[in-house]
Amino acid sequence: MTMKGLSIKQISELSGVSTATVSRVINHNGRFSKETEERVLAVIQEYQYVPNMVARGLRRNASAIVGVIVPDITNEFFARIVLKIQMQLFERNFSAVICNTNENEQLESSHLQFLRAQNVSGLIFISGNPSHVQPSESLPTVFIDRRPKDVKARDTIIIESDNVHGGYLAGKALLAHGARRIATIMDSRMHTAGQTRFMGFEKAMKEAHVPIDPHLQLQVPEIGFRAAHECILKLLDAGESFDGLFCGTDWLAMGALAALHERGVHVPTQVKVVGFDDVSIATFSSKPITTIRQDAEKMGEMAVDLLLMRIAGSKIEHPHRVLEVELIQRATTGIIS
Amino acid sequence: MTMKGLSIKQISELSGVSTATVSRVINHNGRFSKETEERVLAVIQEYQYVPNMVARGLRRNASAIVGVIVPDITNEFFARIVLKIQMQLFERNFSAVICNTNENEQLESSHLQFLRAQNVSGLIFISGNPSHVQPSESLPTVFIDRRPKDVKARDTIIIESDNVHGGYLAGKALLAHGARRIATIMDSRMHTAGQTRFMGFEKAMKEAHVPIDPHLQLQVPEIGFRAAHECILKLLDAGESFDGLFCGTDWLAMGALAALHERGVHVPTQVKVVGFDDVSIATFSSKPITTIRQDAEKMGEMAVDLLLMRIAGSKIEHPHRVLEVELIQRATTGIIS
DNA sequence: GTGAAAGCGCTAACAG
DNA sequence: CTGTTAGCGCTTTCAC
Repeated sequence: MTMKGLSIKQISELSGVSTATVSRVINHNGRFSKETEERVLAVIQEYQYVPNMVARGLRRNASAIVGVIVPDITNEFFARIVLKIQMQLFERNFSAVICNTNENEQLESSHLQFLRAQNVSGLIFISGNPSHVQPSESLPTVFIDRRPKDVKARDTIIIESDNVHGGYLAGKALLAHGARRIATIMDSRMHTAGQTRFMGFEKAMKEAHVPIDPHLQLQVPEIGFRAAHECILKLLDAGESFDGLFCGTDWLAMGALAALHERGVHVPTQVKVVGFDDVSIATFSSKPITTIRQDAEKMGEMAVDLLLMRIAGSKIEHPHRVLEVELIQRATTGIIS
Repeated sequence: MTMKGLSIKQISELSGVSTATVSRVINHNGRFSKETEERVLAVIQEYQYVPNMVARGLRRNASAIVGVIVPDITNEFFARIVLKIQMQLFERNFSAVICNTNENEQLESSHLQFLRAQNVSGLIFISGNPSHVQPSESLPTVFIDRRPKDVKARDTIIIESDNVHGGYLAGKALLAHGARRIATIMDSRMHTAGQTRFMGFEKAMKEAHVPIDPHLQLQVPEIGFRAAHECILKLLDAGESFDGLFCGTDWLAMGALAALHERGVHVPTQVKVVGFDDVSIATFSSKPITTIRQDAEKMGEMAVDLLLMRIAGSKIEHPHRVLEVELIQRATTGIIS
């Protein structure tokens, strides 16, 4: 049933040249006269011929496919990165095979094996575990917001937001709005990202000589809203008091806001809240969330650029890129006091 | 640099048989003795051999890749469908190439051409325009929430939610909570989905002999929140009054809620609101949204099942599947009066 | 400038 | 049961 497209052979016959010449014309490679080129191109145009990428992939031993490993595409922040990656690759005549891992290592290695079998020419890892990826993998790879187990290779491509600075900005903002007893809540799955954000936060506190109460530094193992909601409820019910809260994620902030609301704690008068990511919920929440914006699109774009450079074998100047983050002030911190 | 994996040839030499036999063992195809099988399998195991899918694809003229066309993966509802599709395909040793179209027809056809070149063995279209897809495309295809231009072929696979019933349930719910002057707001990009939802709504109104005021039936051209927000603000400021609102999307509902809030209209006392999709925002909004739940996961699962059946050439009993929807009562409608 | 021919890794006749 | 062989559609020497 599946209508077979024409092959290079038919095109060659139709235009009265050899397949080799057609190939040369298609790939702008080698010599051919202006005339033949035009003739061949005309036939290609007329018959809407599209070269079979599978065959080309086999011959060149390199498909135009890139594997993208992402924990959960349902997460808007990841989806934004993936979307950009996909668009960017498409522009360069590549395609992306997106693989969700659900944070499951086993699933991840199945995916990896699968991608290898598909002969992908590169890999992009988004977030997740500090990655057991074999450095011997030897496939061009870029890591977004994630590090390979040992970054011994000095030319490993890593793209990440300036999480330290993000944490710092969040801390400063909270302080500027008068908060002095500040809680933090991090998703433990954020690994290094979470840790570095906290480091920045710490730095802000130190600079201002504001103590950090260990009881107020929370970790949640689960995704976003529900975990934070529960956790903050518990904290409140335990009688802990605080006037500031830095959340590692906007969804964590949403959960926290709900919990605070339920216990009658007003935001921002009683507690100031800062999130992270600047996902759409941060804008559209009934109480818009002050947050640290990460540039997901830039991350995706840069990932593709660098990966394609590596695939092409070009030298990459700064393989470790750190992207700027930005404080977005909204309702959960209120007006500067 | 890229470490080449072994080929079937090496495996055949290593296990002292011909490549043909190795191939047979791998594919459980044809005859071979128990012993040879074990020997070959052992070698494969030892060397972690993974067959090159590109070569297989070329030979069999069928890759294990399915193309997925989706308007915007950043939309949670679509992301959920895509996620399920991807997982489901992976289990069956297929992979998905996801293509975002941004509702752009030209981009869509580029994608299509690209996918053809990749020799995908099937296509899944999610939502979007009533589709100019060539029926002559002749590639196994399933449509989710979308129809090809002419559904003349009686065996076209279409999967959709029972949008009529969804609209009906929404209308009934609004009525049950005492609403009598009910506005609707649909995303014009939802095309048939939006229209059918409205039809169901109409039916509910007719049954209850409640008139529908044309002034209150709104269409917005843009995505979700912002458009609805603006639109409802305008409606309110024009002095139109209503006590119920059916939104074609949860994000539309969010925008509407924000607008109502800004104008001091209380939900649900003054206006009852019902959304559609049951996306996470509906649960986690500070005012949880009553909505019509669509089963995104089921849609994805079913899409893969049917597509793979079609690819395999099996007969498909009911190619037009309509999935049940469910009313989820939450805060925006309040208690039944 | 162009063609003939080999071969990428795999599968599917066809022999034996 | 197993090996030999041809060929999927394309690119790429190597001749001419």
